[in-house]
Amino acid sequence: MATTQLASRYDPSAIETDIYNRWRDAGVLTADAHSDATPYVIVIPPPNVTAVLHMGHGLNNTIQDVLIRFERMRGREALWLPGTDHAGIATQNVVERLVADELGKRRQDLGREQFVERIWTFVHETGNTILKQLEAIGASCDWDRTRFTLDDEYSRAVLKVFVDLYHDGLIYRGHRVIHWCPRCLTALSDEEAEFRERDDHLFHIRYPVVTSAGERRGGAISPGGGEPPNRRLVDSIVVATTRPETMFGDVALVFHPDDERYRDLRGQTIRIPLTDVEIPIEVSPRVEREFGSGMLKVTPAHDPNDFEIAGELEGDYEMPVVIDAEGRMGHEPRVPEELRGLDRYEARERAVAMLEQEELLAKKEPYRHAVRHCYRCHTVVEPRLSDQWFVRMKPLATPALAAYRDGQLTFVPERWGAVYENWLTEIRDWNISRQLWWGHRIPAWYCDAPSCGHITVALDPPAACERCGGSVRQDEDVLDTWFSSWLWPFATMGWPNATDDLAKFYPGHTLVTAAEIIFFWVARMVMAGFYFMGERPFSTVYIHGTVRDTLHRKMSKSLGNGIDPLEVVSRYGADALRFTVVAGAPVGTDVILDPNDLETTFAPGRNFANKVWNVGRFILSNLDGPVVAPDRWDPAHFELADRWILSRVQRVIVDTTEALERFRLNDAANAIYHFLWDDLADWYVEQVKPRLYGDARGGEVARAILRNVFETALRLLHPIMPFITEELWQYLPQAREPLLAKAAWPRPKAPLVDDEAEDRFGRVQALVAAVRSVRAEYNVPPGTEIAAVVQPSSTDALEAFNAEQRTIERLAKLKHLTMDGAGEGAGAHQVLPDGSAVFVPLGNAIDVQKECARLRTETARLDGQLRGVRQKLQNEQFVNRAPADVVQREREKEQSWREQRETLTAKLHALGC
RNA sequence: GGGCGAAUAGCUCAGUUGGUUCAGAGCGCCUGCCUUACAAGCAGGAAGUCGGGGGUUCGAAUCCCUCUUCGCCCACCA
Repeated sequence: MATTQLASRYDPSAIETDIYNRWRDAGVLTADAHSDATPYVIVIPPPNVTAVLHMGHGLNNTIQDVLIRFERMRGREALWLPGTDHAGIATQNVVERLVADELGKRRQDLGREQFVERIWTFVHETGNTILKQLEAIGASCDWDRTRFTLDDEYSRAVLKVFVDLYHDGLIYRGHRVIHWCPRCLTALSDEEAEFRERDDHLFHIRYPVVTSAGERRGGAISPGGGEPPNRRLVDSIVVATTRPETMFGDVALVFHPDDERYRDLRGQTIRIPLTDVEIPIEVSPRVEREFGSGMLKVTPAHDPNDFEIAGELEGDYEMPVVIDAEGRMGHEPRVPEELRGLDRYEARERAVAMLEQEELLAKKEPYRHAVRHCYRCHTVVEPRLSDQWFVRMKPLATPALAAYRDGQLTFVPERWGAVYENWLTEIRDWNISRQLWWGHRIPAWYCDAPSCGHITVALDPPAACERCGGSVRQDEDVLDTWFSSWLWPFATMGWPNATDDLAKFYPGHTLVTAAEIIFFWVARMVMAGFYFMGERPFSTVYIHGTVRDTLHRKMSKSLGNGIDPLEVVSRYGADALRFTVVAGAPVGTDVILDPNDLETTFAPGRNFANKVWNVGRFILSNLDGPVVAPDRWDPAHFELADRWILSRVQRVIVDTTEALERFRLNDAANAIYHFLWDDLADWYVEQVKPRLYGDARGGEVARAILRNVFETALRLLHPIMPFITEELWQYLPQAREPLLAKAAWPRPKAPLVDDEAEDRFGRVQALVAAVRSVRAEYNVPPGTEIAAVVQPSSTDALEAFNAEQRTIERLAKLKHLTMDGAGEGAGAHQVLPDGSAVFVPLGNAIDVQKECARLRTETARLDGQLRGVRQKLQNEQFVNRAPADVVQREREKEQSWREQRETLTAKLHALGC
């Protein structure tokens, strides 16, 4: 193929789709369960089936793809297993809105069957959107193995897990206060009910005191404590609450058993304000004496804590539910008529107004506190007494904890391990039933016979009650979405069948995700992995940061601060996107991107791609002549620059490999970036040009090295920028592997590491930079060739300058570089880091004052450095205690700076400063 | 209430085991260049008392304490 035809600007959109299809058609993406290669497995965190690609996915999946491509090139049987999650509440909400918009109907109007049918249509139409979008960023997933948590086979696994856990005694049906979303009309787990700060009020309400005979009780109620709330009124007790509307569900007031203020009140009766309901005063150690008046109202049906307290009180208490499923006041006789049917917040206002009127409101103060909200719709959760299914978590947590503690499971960065450990240690039972229609329906059947009441739990619907033979009806509820996600690492591979995939690809290796779902998903996968597979599902959990805007706010649809990855791909290319997020995502930190300035954010990545493109174009178009294979290279023909670049290559191979192994993707990106741009493009390619255009043998060597170095660079860059590297690979003559995606990862060749060459070429670079600096300072036009005289500080320096004299002259645009002594006449002076001195004769153009000033500045800087290093060397403590090599290095510095200082002094004299 | 993280150039951030080759990169800014791979480029340059204070050490951006400011997670004071 003719590289000369390649455009000078890299156009990603012209090639990306083709390249991707080529990978797919060549089977690059498909893992082989029967290969001999060691497996490497990542299971994707399955995006919600309704999701559209956002930057968080962009980051998450780019990281996974970099790791997968890296290990694939290293020869492992790499499987990246993709798929989607049915996302119960989220998806149901989306389609509910859709139905409302389309038909103006609620899901209840359609009925369960029809509504679920509608969701399936939606899923079939748009469910693979996000997976298709992942292709655009180059994700090399094994699409043949795409899974969905509601696939038949997968669903079967979910139900089996429920049945097994039930029969193992780890799933039970419980009656307790759970988190309820009055908007989604379902129960939520603790994790799904997230705390958010809210500005509310704390209401101090007077509960009228009633004697046991129904008479008012007189006299002081508290001998001491100096607490004002209850002192003034002897006929009422003040209670602080944020939720006055729940008082109709109160069953008692309680105070702390040691609270002297109320000691005499125990056993007395008070009346719920605005009602005739009388309730007792009791004690509970759970009461915080310092809070409010120290008297707590107990509302067992609408507060989990109160539920516990009521359970601990002597005697049986009813637990009246006064707020219905939709968050409205109930119609119980306990609820005042004027409040019945009102929304809980309206009811709160009305109740408070009524209390005021009755002079039963002692105080109302602003109050900021954390309240649980539905994680899907952000409605304030209503604690609610109901029957739900729970998983007993403690036994499952034990091996998951052990795995972390004995190092079988590690976190990157490590600190997240503590979060994981803490959660597992404090773990509580998991409410897994959801009052939704979209999801895995719970495989439990209730006997219709009231006298029997048996529950049959089975994988397949029973014909009749297994105890009494009577008719049964299935539980209406479905399972929490996460109850299917936690099986992802093995249910995707065909569990419970003993499949080849399970044999080959379980357990997996790396899990890449954000910290937010450590509890929801990561910890639970580990538990399920141990319980059902007997092994951890992965060995490393790599936790990456969150994508935020420049104000450090999380990118979100509602804030409108998101970035559309597809727009970035079309404007800057997938590789630019990938490079930007990888280079900007050091381990453990958030990724800050500017949604208002895509240019600033992504241009550097695009520019780098363009650089790769152009250096590639140049190199490829110069490979026409004969090329010597590496195994026939004769080092005798190498120039200094050749040895230098080959040594640099070995280092960048080591650096990149180590960085990727340690999940330091940003280090890998930077290492290869600087190698390609600085070492290869700016120096080696420039150095090599005369040989390419000139002498035959030199050209042959140069071409061989150029080809080899560039080929290695493409391999190293491929995991991060797969498209452009694959495209350029296609033009590489005689590539051993037809596709870079399946090519081998480079191994460093130790004999090519050449410290001397690196040292010497470094001196050459410094000399060129010094002359360039002089040119710039004196505005010498590029066309004007000047001469320079260098005074090498050592034989090493002399040999280096001699070896690359032609390079120095070319790159510094020198007519001639003289190698000996000091120059004559007026000119500019520079001293190199190694002590070598350069003189550039500039005749009249020179400004002696300026030169003197510059040399004095230099001298002063060196004096400062010398002072520091000498102080150190004179310090016995330092010389004695610091490691020998550190001291040695300081001595070398001192010598080098002293030499530079001497050279400068001589210059100053020569100029007559 | 408990825990964690961050603060380095105008901006976004590197800086792993303390050692003036670690005070850096990219962007932005200033100067000069359309030098036949690349103006999405080349060359040169200015710019930071490493959040404040204290300590450990021969030596601190790096370790310890403390304060300030942001951010996150967990949490049954209603």
